[in-house]
Amino acid sequence: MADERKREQQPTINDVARLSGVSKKTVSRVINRSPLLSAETRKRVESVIAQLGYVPNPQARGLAMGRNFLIGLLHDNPNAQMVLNFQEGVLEAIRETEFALVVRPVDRHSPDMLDNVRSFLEQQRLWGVLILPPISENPALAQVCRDLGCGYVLMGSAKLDEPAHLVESNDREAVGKAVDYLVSQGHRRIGLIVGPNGFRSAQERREGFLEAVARHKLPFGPELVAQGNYTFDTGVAAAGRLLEAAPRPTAIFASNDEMAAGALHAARQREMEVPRDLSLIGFDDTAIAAHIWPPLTTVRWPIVSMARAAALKLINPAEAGDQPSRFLSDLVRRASVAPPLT
Amino acid sequence: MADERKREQQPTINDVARLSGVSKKTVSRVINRSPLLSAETRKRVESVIAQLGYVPNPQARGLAMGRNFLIGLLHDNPNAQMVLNFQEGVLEAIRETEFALVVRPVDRHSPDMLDNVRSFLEQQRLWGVLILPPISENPALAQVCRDLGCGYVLMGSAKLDEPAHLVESNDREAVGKAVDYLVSQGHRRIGLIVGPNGFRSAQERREGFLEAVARHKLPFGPELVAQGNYTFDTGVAAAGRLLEAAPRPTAIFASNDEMAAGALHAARQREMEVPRDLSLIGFDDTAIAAHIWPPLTTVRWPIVSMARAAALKLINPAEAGDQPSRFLSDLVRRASVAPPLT
DNA sequence: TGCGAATTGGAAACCGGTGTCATGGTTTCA
DNA sequence: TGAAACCATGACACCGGTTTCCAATTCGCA
Repeated sequence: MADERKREQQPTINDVARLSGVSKKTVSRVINRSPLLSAETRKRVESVIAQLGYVPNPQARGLAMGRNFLIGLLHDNPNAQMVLNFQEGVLEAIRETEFALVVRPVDRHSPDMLDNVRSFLEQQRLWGVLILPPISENPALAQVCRDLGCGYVLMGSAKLDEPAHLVESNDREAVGKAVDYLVSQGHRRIGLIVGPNGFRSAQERREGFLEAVARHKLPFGPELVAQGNYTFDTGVAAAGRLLEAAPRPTAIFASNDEMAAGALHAARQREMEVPRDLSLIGFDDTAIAAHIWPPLTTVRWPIVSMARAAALKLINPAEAGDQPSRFLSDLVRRASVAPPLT
Repeated sequence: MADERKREQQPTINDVARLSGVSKKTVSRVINRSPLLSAETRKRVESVIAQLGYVPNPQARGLAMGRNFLIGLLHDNPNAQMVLNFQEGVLEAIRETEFALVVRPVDRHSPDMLDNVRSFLEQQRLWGVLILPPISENPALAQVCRDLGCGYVLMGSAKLDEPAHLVESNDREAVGKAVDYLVSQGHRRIGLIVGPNGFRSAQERREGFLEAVARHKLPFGPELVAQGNYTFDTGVAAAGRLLEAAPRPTAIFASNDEMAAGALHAARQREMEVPRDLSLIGFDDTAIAAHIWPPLTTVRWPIVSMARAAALKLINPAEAGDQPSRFLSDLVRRASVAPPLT
């Protein structure tokens, strides 16, 4: 009646060393791809490793090397789909490595947010962290990482930090494309739902919109702008205000999909049909965009690729160099845009 | 010109021991709340710990104890919101502990899924894993955990495993409530969109539906059942089939929200209005339910509480006992149900 | 052929904790 | 009063790797 619950003993570096007739150190050299090692020894050790199914213990490695193989993901993101997509990209990048991903949501409105993050980093001694917007826009967070000697990469839309710590998307240009598309369909009066103040992404998207408006010499004024804070409800309210203007805008660009869905809702409350009476474009291409009716034309962030790039940058800063990684967003055309009635 | 990048040296157990004039072992006893320790010594050591801001190194602890303080989350869930809500619950449970959460998506259709999971567990030597549906319904996964001596808790809707490893929701009863509600509104011909074969949750929900149909003596037949696989598109197709029947059902219960959203889409394609021409109820109360038009009446899984319970069960199996944790779901009434036209 | 340099492998210390067992002091009970 | 039981505590090995330092071997070149 053996104790079956007991963890099956896994082979250690000592077993490998003994079976291949070399010292621990030599095995360690094989694992860490040390160049000063005869090809023959390496092959012999590798075959023993394969035969035993040996896997180095990350704990022991981490302890000895003074850091572990954990990458943290810090987020406070209202957009679940985006966070999950991001996770997917990171995991793709670290699949064949010894790294693992630790997620840590953060409450950006909490007064002790920084202390929380600090104690988390102190305790877990992570290799580094990936920080998603909007908290990536908080410079104090990056400072905490620097203080603690913890690696970090920020996701964002502008110059938040040194390029070595940045992966950015070109929201501004992408919004431009969206407006271009509306104009090509014949729209001239285009409303804008901006995101919350203090969000870099909101600012970038607004500027992209304004640049495009200027480029096309479209009519513009305060009655064509309303503010939301990236939630569905504020989207409803903001669109409501835009639709009271006379003449009404024939199209609305919302700074994210949730607010665009809210705008759709608001249009329905006024018995307007989308896209017949109003064209809509969102931003982010989250799941909701494809699943509402009509399916939403929106801007797709290449988030999975960005996540992959960010993870690689964190794991191997030297190789990634000091260049920020820039990614282009694309317009996804669905059914929420049509030419205006007139 | 000191090397400023260097990680600030954190105090170790040795520092604490030296400053409080006791041995490492005694400090260790304080950390682990060992009962055989004089109150006075404990107080002295604790004050030194506080003064130094000492935090035990989880790596070293993990190495010495043979397991680490990482909880894994295994999921292959099409429902991003649910996964994230689950994460939230887990994190709430482990906030004040030394544990951290590692997420690991899994591709349930991949042939080497089991090998992937196995090598992940072998490498990371997790304390334990939480497994979300639908993969929690794969008994081979639990077997891998047992083989490796890794703790695990399954989220599910039925007797998938011993109670000590289970946190369950009462889908069956919840579906009953949904049908009761439709009947109370006057519906008699109710269509069912079931989930994919082999999913315990799909089976539970179907059985709950059938029980309710029998209880209310509703008409029923194969023309009132269609199958989907929990995605939007299959929801569209399944609803399409149901709506071809004559007489048409006046209400449809879909086994998840995505398929319910698909059913809404299908109704629109047929120029039917919801809820005037067709009432709809979904399941899960994901974000999409509240954001489509009309907002969807659905069954809300208390997922955050369940996640919290699962995490506690994993961390402290002794305290949690052998009882499975059962949670009740609620019907969330929104605008997708109305009395039938007659 | 001889000598220093370069290559390769090993012994032992170390990372920061926990487990085992021994120690000395106090209390309990016969 | 002595033995036994029972604390609280400490010494030391150990977890499974990496690193430092040194020894042994091979190699190049005079």
